Amino acid sequence: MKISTRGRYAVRVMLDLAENNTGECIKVKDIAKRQGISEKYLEQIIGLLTKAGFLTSVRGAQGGYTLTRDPSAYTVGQILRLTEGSLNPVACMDAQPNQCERCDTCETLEVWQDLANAINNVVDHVTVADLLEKQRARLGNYNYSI
Amino acid sequence: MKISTRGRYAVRVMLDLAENNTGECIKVKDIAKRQGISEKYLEQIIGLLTKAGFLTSVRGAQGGYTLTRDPSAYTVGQILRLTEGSLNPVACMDAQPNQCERCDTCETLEVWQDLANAINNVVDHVTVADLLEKQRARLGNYNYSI
DNA sequence: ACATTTCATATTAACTTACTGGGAATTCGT
DNA sequence: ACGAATTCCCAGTAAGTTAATATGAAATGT
Repeated sequence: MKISTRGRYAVRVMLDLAENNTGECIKVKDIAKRQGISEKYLEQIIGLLTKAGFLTSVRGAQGGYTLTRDPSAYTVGQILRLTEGSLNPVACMDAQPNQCERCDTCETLEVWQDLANAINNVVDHVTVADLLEKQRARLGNYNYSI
Repeated sequence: MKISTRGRYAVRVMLDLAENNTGECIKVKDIAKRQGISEKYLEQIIGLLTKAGFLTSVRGAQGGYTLTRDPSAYTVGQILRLTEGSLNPVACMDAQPNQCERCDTCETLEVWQDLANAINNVVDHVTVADLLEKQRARLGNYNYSI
């Protein structure tokens, strides 16, 4: 019941790109440096995010990545499901309808469903923009000028 | 983010013992048969439950296991934490205080804390007695006589 | 004594995780 | 046209986990 580094790093990548967005491409090398994550491992994770359309890539020198959409358009749930796979706590819930031969009489399925709902309810209601906002609030970077 | 068979089987064992409680010892062999789980694997899981004091064992012929306490005294959370380890979605939350060097500025920690709370809130509020009750309700085994 | 049952430990095959490495393809600047 | 920078792609790998299986010792009722 742990989220792997792949999923955690993916969320941090998305937040890093949102935070450091200047309209220009951001290189893996820079993200890796800021986040303290190996470049090569990040490449793979960013590859997933790019393939899914979360990121837009530019190849070649001066290339890099940008968020495809606004930070508010990405939930933590979307990022985790992409990188971790389904967030259901038991595998039998992944197929629909449930193929488990015991599912009709399974006494514990309801607990797992409640658990899945609770998990989804958290991760699907936090966006990258929410994380960014909290980050900036803590850093006191808000611009309160009128 | 999956619960392993060890955790799921442990919950089923506890429910099986509650359901088939006659005051006498219940053998691994019988639980294994009812639940469709390998005896040898169950032995290990039951060993954990026994060592933790959840079950009381009687050795030798006609030996077996019984729940140490009333089914209402065991939550699913207790059973899962014993068999799965901590239910925290990220490892850095397992040590207190958090030892992660980034934890003071970690933008994502709050999400994981919310997630942990949501998970705990579900599993700590469902007891073996709750599962048993639902089981009996479905089977129509309630005794409504006055 | 014997059958039954728990208890303890070792082994194993398959899978997953968290990387590392090599190199091809693409693009910018000069 | 060339070289440096960068993404893209795929292969390999060491360590750990999962889900068992195997073997046999210890305890106990009959």
